[in-house]
Amino acid sequence: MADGAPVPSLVEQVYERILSEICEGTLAPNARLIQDELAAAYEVSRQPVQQALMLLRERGFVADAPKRGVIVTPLDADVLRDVYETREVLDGLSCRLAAERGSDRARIEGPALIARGREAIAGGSVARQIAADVDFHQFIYAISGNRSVEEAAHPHWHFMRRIMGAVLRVERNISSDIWNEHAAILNAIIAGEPGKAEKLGRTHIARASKKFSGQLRALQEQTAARHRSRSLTAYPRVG
Amino acid sequence: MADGAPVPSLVEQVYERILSEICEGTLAPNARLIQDELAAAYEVSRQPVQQALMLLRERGFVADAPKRGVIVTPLDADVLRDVYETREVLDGLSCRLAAERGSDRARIEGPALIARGREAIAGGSVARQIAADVDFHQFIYAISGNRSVEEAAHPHWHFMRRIMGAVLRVERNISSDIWNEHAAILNAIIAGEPGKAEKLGRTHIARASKKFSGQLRALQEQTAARHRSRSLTAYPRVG
DNA sequence: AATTCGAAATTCGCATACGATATCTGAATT
DNA sequence: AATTCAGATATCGTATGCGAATTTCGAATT
Repeated sequence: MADGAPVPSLVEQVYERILSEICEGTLAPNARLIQDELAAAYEVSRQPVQQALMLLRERGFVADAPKRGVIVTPLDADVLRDVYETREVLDGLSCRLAAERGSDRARIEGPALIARGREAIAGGSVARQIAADVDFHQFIYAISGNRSVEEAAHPHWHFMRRIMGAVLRVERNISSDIWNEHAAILNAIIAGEPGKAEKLGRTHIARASKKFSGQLRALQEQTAARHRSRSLTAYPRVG
Repeated sequence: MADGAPVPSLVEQVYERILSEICEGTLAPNARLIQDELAAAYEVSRQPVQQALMLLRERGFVADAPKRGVIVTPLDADVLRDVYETREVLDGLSCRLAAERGSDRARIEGPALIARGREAIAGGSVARQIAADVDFHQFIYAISGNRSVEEAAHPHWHFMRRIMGAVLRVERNISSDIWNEHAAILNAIIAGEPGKAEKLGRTHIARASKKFSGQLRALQEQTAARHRSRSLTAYPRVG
């Protein structure tokens, strides 16, 4: 009776596939996406592709390039700053609420998430490290009991996946400090200390912001230089 | 060359029309929306209607009722609390940023917004009062210079429109305190006092939250009672 | 060699069509 | 009177088709 989504619609499948490719970097920034090509590649009609693209555009992953398809939006350091500013208050709120309302679930389910995060770093898989980080923060949204924060933060996460992916493709490893901070946050939540949890959450994000902003900026200067030297003009097409 | 949107697509037009009807209450909570009927009513094909409904669903204005169309999501007091909690931090942030980066625009464009708000109350038009309130807060998002806050808060605003509409259809007037608080916030922003602006912004939202939560709860008890006495079972259809 | 211009090719948005699945209705049965 | 069951109906998701607008590209011109 209560089937969440036993067979996700083609729209959702296509949406997820395109988004994954964007986050993984398979679809590079500024790459052109053509409905017909995507439809052929995924073996569906243009209809679900068009709808998926509309959702992606809605959330800022692609931008219109009229009569030339849509292009993957480039990662911009200013946008990153904005996103982190917003996440700072949103995650701060979710930590506070979690400490107020979600201590029990935090105690039961939290430690496993921390463990998985540390394993991911040890294992060295970029995808795992990203997934673990996303999962941890998503978990806090969930136990905060406020669907609205989760929704507000949701679009940011895909953006974060893109950023982390881009940086980690060069860095290979998230610093393990991250997981110490996560553990501290979790403890404050379990202890039921809203003020402390909020503060730790906010500083955690602020630190991450500094780290990633710096690395993204460095990364972009590199690639900008490379592009200049190659006199790259046209947009690459999706293969 | 840079045309924003000279001819909004049918999807957007349909989206706006449906959303307006939801916010105005023409489409009541739990009303069934059938693609065919909407298409006929708006004289377009089902295609743009389907896509508009997907966006509305995405943003929580309608919910799936498989094979029975979608229904307008009811306004729920708990959801309202969640939304206000989120808005409190989001609006607090935008006020702070506005004081840091947007004093100039605030000084130039702000007073007119306050004036329009007070006129709206004097004039007594519900729609105007809502629009003025939305405009004021949206203005702060804009001058905060952080697109991300604006995006995060965006879905909330339609929700607010629905709430304010429902309450004002009974109340007739927003309390004029609201606009005194708005004026105080604006002054802090113009004066370039981020801390004060943030604090005023947050308490403003907190107060509004209390006010509207109470009124919504009262309203819902009334209508619940009315419905009980009429033994309303089926969902109303869209006419 | 650079520029202009027009025809061909792209690409999209929207309409229409089809098939699958769930719901509804009403007659037959207990 | 309540229940069961099957056919009719409603509704959606996806595929395909069409027309309009824009870009692209190569040939003619300066």
